[in-house]
This record gives sequence, C-alpha cells and structure tokens, in this order.
Amino acid sequence: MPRRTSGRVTLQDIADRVGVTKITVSRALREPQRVSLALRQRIEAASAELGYIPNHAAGALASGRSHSVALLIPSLSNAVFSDIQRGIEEGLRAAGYQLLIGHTGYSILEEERLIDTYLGYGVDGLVLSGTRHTEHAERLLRRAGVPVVETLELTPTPLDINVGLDQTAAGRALTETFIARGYRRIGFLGARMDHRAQLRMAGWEAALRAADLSTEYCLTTPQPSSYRLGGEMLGSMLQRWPALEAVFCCNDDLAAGALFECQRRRLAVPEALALAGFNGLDIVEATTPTLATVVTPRRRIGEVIAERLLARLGGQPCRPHSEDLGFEVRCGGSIG
Amino acid sequence: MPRRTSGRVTLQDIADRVGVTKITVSRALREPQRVSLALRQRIEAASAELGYIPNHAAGALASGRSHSVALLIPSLSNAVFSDIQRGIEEGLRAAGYQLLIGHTGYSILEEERLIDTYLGYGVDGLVLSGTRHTEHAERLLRRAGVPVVETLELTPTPLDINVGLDQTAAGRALTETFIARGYRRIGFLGARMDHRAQLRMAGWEAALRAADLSTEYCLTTPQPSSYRLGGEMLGSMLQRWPALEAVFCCNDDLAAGALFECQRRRLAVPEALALAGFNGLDIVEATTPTLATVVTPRRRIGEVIAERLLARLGGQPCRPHSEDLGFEVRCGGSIG
DNA sequence: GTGATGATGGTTAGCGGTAACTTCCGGGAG
DNA sequence: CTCCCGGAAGTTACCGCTAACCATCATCAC
Repeated sequence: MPRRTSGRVTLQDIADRVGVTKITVSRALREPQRVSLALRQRIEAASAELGYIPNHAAGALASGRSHSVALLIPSLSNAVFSDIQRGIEEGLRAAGYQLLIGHTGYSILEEERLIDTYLGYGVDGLVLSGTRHTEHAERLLRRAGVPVVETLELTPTPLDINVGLDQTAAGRALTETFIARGYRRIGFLGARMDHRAQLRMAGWEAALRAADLSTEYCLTTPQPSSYRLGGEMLGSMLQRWPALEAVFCCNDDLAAGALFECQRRRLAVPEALALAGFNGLDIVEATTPTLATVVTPRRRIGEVIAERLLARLGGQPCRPHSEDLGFEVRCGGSIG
Repeated sequence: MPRRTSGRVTLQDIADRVGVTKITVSRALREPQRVSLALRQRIEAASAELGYIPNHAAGALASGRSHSVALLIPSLSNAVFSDIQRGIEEGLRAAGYQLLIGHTGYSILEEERLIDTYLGYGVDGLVLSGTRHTEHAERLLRRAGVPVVETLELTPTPLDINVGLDQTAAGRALTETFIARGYRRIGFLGARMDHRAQLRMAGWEAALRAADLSTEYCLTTPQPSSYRLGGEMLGSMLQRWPALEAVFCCNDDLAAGALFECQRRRLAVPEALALAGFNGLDIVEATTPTLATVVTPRRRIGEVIAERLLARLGGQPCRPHSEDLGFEVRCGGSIG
C-alpha cells in the first residue's frame, strides 16, 4: 500500500515512522498523559520532523468538535466590531478555541451563506452581529445544535444567547441630554441605516415626542457612513433647515465628519450647532471640541460573549436569554 | 441501521426520502446537469424540506477542495485591510469561493496558528498580510500545496504570489515632496512599527540622507496607533524639538491625531508645522486643512489578488513572482 | 439484429481522523 | 500462586461526503 504522492503528512505517516498505530499518535498529540513518556517523546519528535499538519476537517468530522468559533461581522472597517472581537478572542484563546471571522457586509443573505459555510466546517459556536436573520438562517441555527450568540442589540426573542445593549434607550438618553441642555430643534443624521441605526433613531424620535418637539429634522441614507458623508449630509441639513440647533449623528464617524464640516464653515460648535455621535470611539476624545457620544461597552460585550459561550461549550445548558450591558452618555464639548 | 439522534440532516436522509442513493443526491446538488430533471427537482425539494446543511468538513476531506480561501489580517480596525478584503471578496465570490478571515493582531505566531487552522480545514488558498512569517509557518505553507499570496509590501523572495507596493519607495517619495517644498527639519512619527512602518521609515531616512538632512527627529512606539496617540506623540516631539518644521506620520490615523493636537494648540498647519500621513483613508479629505498622504491602491490590490488566485485555482501554474501596484503621493493642504 | 453510444444512476472504497471497546501485561492483595 | 486491577496500546467501525469505476437501458447507425 504505497503512500499517496501528496506531500501532506498524516497521522499514519508518523505512526509508520515510530512503529505504532495511528490512534496512539492521535492520543499522544491530544491527550499526552494517556501515552507513556518515552513513546510520546518519540512521536512528538517524528511529528515535528515530518512537519505534520493536523487535518481539522477530518477531526471535526470524526469527533463532532472543532475547537473553533465563528464570528460574523458586518464591517471590517468599523472599529466597533474590532473591540468586540478582541474581547471574544481573548476569552476563547485561553480555553484553546480559535476564532474565525466572516464578513457579511451588512447583508443577511451573506450572513446566511457564512452561517452555512461555518456550520458546514463544524464550528462549535457562532456569534452574530444583530438579531435579524433570514428565515433559512434561523432554521439552520436551530438545527445546528451549537450555541449561538446574537450581539450588539437586544431582542425579546433571542435564538439562544443575546448580549448587548438597548440601542433605542441609548438613542433616547442622548437625545434627552440635548433637551435637558435647552436644545429644541434637534436633528437626526443617519447613514447605512442598519437595524441598530434604526433603533437609535427610534430612540431619538421617542425622546422628541415625549418632550413635544418636532421630529422633522431627519436625514438618512443607506450609503455606508464615512467622514466625508457626515460632512456632506450636514451641509444638506443646514441648507434645508438653517435654524437647526443640534444634530444627533447615528455614529461617531458621521459626527466627526459633521464637526469637520462645521470647522470648514467656521460654524462654532456647540454655540451655533451642537453635535453628538454614538459608540465612543477613539476619535471623540481627539477632536476640538471633543464630541458628545454614547459609550458602548464593546470590549465587555466581547468578554461576556466569550464567558457565556465557554459555559455552554463546557456543557452548561441554559434557556435563551438576553443580557443588557448598558451604556453611558458622555457629554463632550460639542454639546456645551 | 437506525438514524442518529442528532438533528443533523445528511445526504443519506435526503436519499432515503427520495428513494435513491446518496451519491445521486450529491450529484444533483453539485452537478445538476448530471441528474434527470424530474429527479433533481424531487431531490431539491426534499433537501429544502429537511433543511439540509452540507458538511463541508466531510466534502473537503473527500475531495480535497473546499471552495474557500482564507485571508489573514493583522487588524480589524484598520481600514486598510477592509479595502483589500472587499476587492478580494468581490473577485472570489463571482467564482463561487467563500472568503474566510483570520485576525493575527500583528503577531506572526498568531498568524502561524491561523495558517495551521485554516490549512487544517482544507482551504484552497491563503492570503497573508506582509512577507514576514515564522519559519514553521513557511514550512507549512510550502508543504500545503495551495496558492499563497503575500500582500501589501514587496519582497525579493516571495513564497508564491506577491502583490503590493514598495513601502520604502513610497516613504521616500513623500519625504522628497517635503524636501522639494523647502522643509528641512523633517520628523518621523511612527506607532505599532510593524514591518511596513519600518519600511516607510527607512524611506524617510533614505530621502533625508540623500539630501544631506538630519534624521534626528524620529519618535516611534510599539503601541497601536490611534488619534489620541498621534496627538500625544506630536506633543512629545514638539517639546523635544521645538524647531521641527514637518512631520511624516507613518499612517493617516496618527497624522489626523497630530493635526487635532495642532488645532488644540492653535498651531497653524502647515505654516507652523507641516504634516503628512500614509494610506489615503477617508479622513485625509475631511479635515481642514486636508492631509497630505500617500494613496495606496488597496482596492486594486485586492482585485489583483483575486485574479491571480483564481488563475492558480483554475490550474494555471506560475513561478513565484512580485507585482508592484504603485502608489500616488497626494499633496494636501497640510504641506501647503 | 448487433454493437456502439451516451445518459443516468449505483457500487465500492476511501479521505484522515476519533470513539468505544478489547487485549495485553505487570504488580499488589489475599 | 491466583486473581483482579489499572495503565498502555491496538482493533474495529464509522463520521459525511466524493472519485472512480461499473451497470443498465434506450437510441441509433449499419
């Protein structure tokens, strides 16, 4: 029985070399204490010498476990997700899990495709951004029998584990801060308008209605947000509603772009126009004036996700539930 | 032979339902034209009804192909990589490949771990950021027998395919632009100091030496770059070298942070201090003044990577080679 | 009528691992 | 001197899928 010509080294190759069977090699590599010291050392030496690459596809197939978890994020350029990722990764790595990432581009269809792919690779868990998925994706997830985390926003009907914050409440709290400071014509500037942006906008609207103020000053676009877009959209708003007093931008990038536009127009912030963003990214502290924002506990969200996931992977069952990790309104110089 | 209790639906389940063998189901799903229309439709219906999730681990194991490619990036929060990713993804998707992402955190050890993981899952190709890898990683890659792309920077000794730009030449060109405009005390401000930052710095140094200018004004840190850090480090530089005339920041984030710091100090840019960044991200156009930078063809890099990869996956052999996609120095208001 | 042909579907034998059970062996208790 | 026990390694079977080859049957040219 000649070995295959492919350069790929298998457990059998190591076994042949050492003069044992492949199951012993498998054990030596995974459960060292089950193999005698002398033999284990010979196996490890042979393995290193031959340049063995474990075939996870085969391992996952045989054992049903892959020691990896997939994280699906909508955007690679949005710093929000990198903080969450870091929190998750750190927690998982300590337990010997690998984090694999998929990019959905804010499309639930692409999300469905990635869920299919990663489940097909036998990942042990899945973390999704958001709580909206295609029907088919939800079916896949329910059948898959692996822990699933939905994050960022909260939902009353979680698929499994849900960790995030109340985006609507946060949007409302920020808007109420504007109102408390005496602003009355408070606009909303939104880009991308993914579900979370919509929830924040709903919070803005609710706060205004509760205070009996106009919800007229609202400009949104499905385009992805950017500094440039923030500036352009602010320009449109000022042209349309010159009496605008404050603008709640649905994220910090837009807010910074709006601030830059004000600087270009020599429009004093917050005297002539107050601004606020959302998320509490690095940039809000760097600008002059600093930007008001809602600080979201992204790192903490990631850590909690890792904890919950590991508990489930360790066999602890639990009912579907939501965890609200809160937020903090931070008043920067941009609202006075 | 009772079915397993696990909810997972297999080809066999569909086959039983339809009354054929599983290979026929496999064919109906992968090569529809090889199965009669009537049968195929029944199989597709049964597949949908049962909620079949193909097991890619098994498929990859049996066929040696997975129709997926892994991209390993150092940082999720750096917009540089998101552009490259988009270019690659678009090209690959059209050909039916999935792009999987791994996060290395600028660590070649973590990169090695991910190479091992993804090769173990049987990915058909691998895209790496940078040209420096661990010895073991290079061995793995050589043995793997799949196309490998190294990107961003160029190397005279590519493992396989190398697509990027000459970071040193770019750093040099930008510095020469400073010199041509009459600046003489030109500093370098660098964070993270990964290999590419080092190459840019080498370019800065080379340009200064060639012009017989001092390379004294240099401040670097291994910390990750951020707006805040850009401001802080600029502060240190100004304190140490008050006569500084210009600063080349190793990326746009730092440059923007430095610009914000100047605004806070009411230091006129570029009259009192000229600034430049690197990469040509969105923010350089948004600030007042706009920031000088080197625009890198990231999107194009991604597209070329996808092309080359698909050619190789389609069976076209090729020798290891490098492709230089160039760069463009963009003079913003920050250098006058 | 007889093959040759092509379309369609089945059979067999793995891919590279791992779980679960079995065998073998040395040593301590009775 | 047995017997039992536990550690160490081997056997067997199978995870879910696919490649490669084989069987069947209708069609068609000669």
